[in-house]
Amino acid sequence: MLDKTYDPAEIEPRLYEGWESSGAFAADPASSAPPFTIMIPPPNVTGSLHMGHALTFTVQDVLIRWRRMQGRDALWQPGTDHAGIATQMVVERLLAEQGNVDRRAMGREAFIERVWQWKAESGGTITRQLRRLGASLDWPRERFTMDDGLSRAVREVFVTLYRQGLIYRDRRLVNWDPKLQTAISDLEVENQEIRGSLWHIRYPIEGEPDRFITVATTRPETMLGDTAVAVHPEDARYRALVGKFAVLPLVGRRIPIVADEYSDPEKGTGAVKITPAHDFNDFEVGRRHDLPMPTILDREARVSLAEIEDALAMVDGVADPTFVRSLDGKDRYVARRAIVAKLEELGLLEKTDPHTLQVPHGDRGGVPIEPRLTTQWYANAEVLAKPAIEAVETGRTQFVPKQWENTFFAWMRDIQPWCISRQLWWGHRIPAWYGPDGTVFVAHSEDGARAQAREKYGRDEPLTQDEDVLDTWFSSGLWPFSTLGWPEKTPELARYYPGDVLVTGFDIIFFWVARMMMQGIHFMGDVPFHTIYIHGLVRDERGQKMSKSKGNIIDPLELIGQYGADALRFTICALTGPGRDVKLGASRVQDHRSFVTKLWNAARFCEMNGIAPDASFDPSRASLPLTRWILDATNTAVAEATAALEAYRFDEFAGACYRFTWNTFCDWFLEFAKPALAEGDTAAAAEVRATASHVLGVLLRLLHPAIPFVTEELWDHFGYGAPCSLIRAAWPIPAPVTDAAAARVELDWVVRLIGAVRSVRSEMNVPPSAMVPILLRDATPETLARAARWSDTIRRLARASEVQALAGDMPKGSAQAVLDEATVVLPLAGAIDVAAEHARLAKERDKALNEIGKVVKKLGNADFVRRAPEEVVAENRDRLATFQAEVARLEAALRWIG
RNA sequence: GGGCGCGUAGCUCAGCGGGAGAGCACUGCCUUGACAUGGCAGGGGCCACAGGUUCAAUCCCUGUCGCGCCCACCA
Repeated sequence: MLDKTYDPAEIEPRLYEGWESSGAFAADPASSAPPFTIMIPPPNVTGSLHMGHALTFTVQDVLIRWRRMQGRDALWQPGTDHAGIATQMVVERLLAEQGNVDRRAMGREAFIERVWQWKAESGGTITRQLRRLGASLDWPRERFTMDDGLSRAVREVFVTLYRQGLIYRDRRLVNWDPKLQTAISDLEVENQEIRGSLWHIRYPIEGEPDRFITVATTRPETMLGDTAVAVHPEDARYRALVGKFAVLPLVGRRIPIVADEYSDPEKGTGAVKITPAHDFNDFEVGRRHDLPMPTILDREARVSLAEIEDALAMVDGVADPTFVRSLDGKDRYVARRAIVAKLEELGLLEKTDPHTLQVPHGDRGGVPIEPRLTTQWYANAEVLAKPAIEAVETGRTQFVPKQWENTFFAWMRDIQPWCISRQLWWGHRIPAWYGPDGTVFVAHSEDGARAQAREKYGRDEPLTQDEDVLDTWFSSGLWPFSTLGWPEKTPELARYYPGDVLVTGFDIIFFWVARMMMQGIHFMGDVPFHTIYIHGLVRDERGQKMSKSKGNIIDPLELIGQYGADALRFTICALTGPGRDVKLGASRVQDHRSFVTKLWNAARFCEMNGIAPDASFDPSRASLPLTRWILDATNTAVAEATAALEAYRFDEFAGACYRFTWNTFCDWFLEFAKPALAEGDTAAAAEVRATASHVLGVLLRLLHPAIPFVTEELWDHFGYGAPCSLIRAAWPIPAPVTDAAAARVELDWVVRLIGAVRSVRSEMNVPPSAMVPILLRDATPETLARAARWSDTIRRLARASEVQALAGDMPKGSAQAVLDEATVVLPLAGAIDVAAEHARLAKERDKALNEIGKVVKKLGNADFVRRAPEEVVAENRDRLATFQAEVARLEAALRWIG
């Protein structure tokens, strides 16, 4: 016997173990079934499961379980990402906490060794947690972006792109994170609004005492690196100054006043200081005017004078070399305060206005980034992006929902060179070696590089490998094929690439999706997946983004512990509509847990009534209206649920299953079935029993992708198949039902009759204990026959003493309800409140009259009758007739009651 | 500055050209042998606002307001 309550804590881990150990998650490259592939977005190896993971992995698991049940050879490829910066930070923090020396003191090799050790000890957290969620990943295929095979793929890609001229070195400004001391990509920069100041600084004009050009800046400290002042060529205020020189205060550098369209007369003073090595725009201006580009901040954003030494006191007057030298080694903000104070002292600070500005911050380190002039490795993203754009334009890869295409296009069409080198230790070391003269040798291995060097130099020369590692996204961009063994030609690669669906959040469309598209097409000659399903973000119950600082983080594992994984998964499905964020709190999960409970109890009821799987049952041979009706409704539910999954409508999938299970199967079918089930051994009882069993089996299969645990437990318990076999059971398909339409009409009438009677009773405050006769007035013989057929059921569910035609006069004190052609009369033996009954009937009548008014108006409109489609007009005529008949009967009822 | 999304019942949302829906919450009744994590019944909505298209608009178009997000180098 099933326990009275469902206990997920006991059942879930046991079933997961059963599935996993029996190989139920395994793809089969030798299979003849068509493959269905989802590549997991590899979570950071440092990660632990958060609600965002729970959402994305539930969606993926629903899809993979569904397709697996449909007979596809399903591969859900597992793995984790080495996550360069994040992991390095985690281990560095750990070293600090344990009082160890920092990584620089440790040395590169020892540090990396330590990270691997950390991974071995703690890197499995997320994969354990995925199991708790029920994720049916093909675990033996688990990969790591830094394992040998994937590292080989990375080198292969790097070398190939380099040889194709699509990877190159360049010296230009990058976003430099002074905390992490590495370059980061544009995407890793987050602008934060800061309330700062706009300082107006006077730059004296050379040789013209007491004449100044005033520049406005939000970053006065960078003036140390100024090498020009730019004004707009059309700006009349400054035209006379173009070609002259200003003297950079404090430093004493002689800097030209140049005309450049970049300068905006509307902004600031119209004259802008140009610091080519510390501002992206200024860099361009510097290039156009061939300006010096001295760097004045070091790797940690401290003032560094090395590159402006020669300019110090180039011109006398406002120079103060002593002061400037005192800034050497000072933090950028310390230097800022000192410089502002000094300028004020010198009378060169014209004014200071409050000013809000966007300050770029590194998304990992969290400190303001600095543009920094360095040599880095770049990938020519523009070339790689073109075929990826085309693939989406032509629909070879489609976004769901479609609107995300716009986001993708906007970024891809204006893509910038991708800086792929990082000044970190943890990651794929760039396979480039330098000779003594600085020549670069790019090769798969040091031996390869050495061979190249030998060829060039004619002898062995010492080579040093590039110190940098690759951007993490460089390797995760290869994920759809590197995990399948590329560059080897494996059976897996041939079979599972391209994959089917990528499921992810919009926040990594640029980071990851775009890169997989670019690299997948370039190296595999085909898109990595045909569909990109983009889901929303998980927010808290009030719609706030979850964050540590707000303290509104919800832990999915806690929810699983409390309500079970099924409850969480079903909640996620029900709330995941297209293009919507998911607002989720414990109470939502609690609500949906009751669905799991309901299913459990329905199954318990079935068990108590001897319902057991019957393989010989053939739905097409069902003979009773009741069984035909529920089988027909089951078909509808199957069709709805399947269509919803095909359309990635997880909310509709959950809704269709929910409504069918609760409102149709439990509320009506099982209630209708009770007498037959109690009956024992008649043929009818046997058919009802077999049908109930069949429908329950369909339900379990239908619900399995969303709530795999409870469904598998019930499946196994009833013996629909071998233990842990539901996961591989066939997805239901609609099966023909004889005379379904007639059964629908019949049962629909019964349902409506019971509903009408219940409604009247409730409104008339008839106690449930009172058994009231149901009398049908003006009913056709057909209706009366139907009433007789369902008499037992109606009496039980409407708490009636009898159901029959009204013979003779209507008893005094009757309540009435209109049902199709008949009027349902409930003789309440004077127990009814006449005024209340009158009011109730009048309300019903007014509702109908209101509808009549609307329809009459519509039909009275000649244009409507002429121009609307015929069936719409006909439908409205039908409705009019129906409402009119209803009003007539309600009027009669009202007359009778007085 | 550009772009996207959203404003429908108290809350969370579905519907998106012809009858305003669900879940939760709320109210009343019910411990009826699956389930009180339940059953039955009920109340509750100028579908943000203003124009337009249409025989017909919650739904399509335009604009306004409000909320959220993304992108952008602005001094």
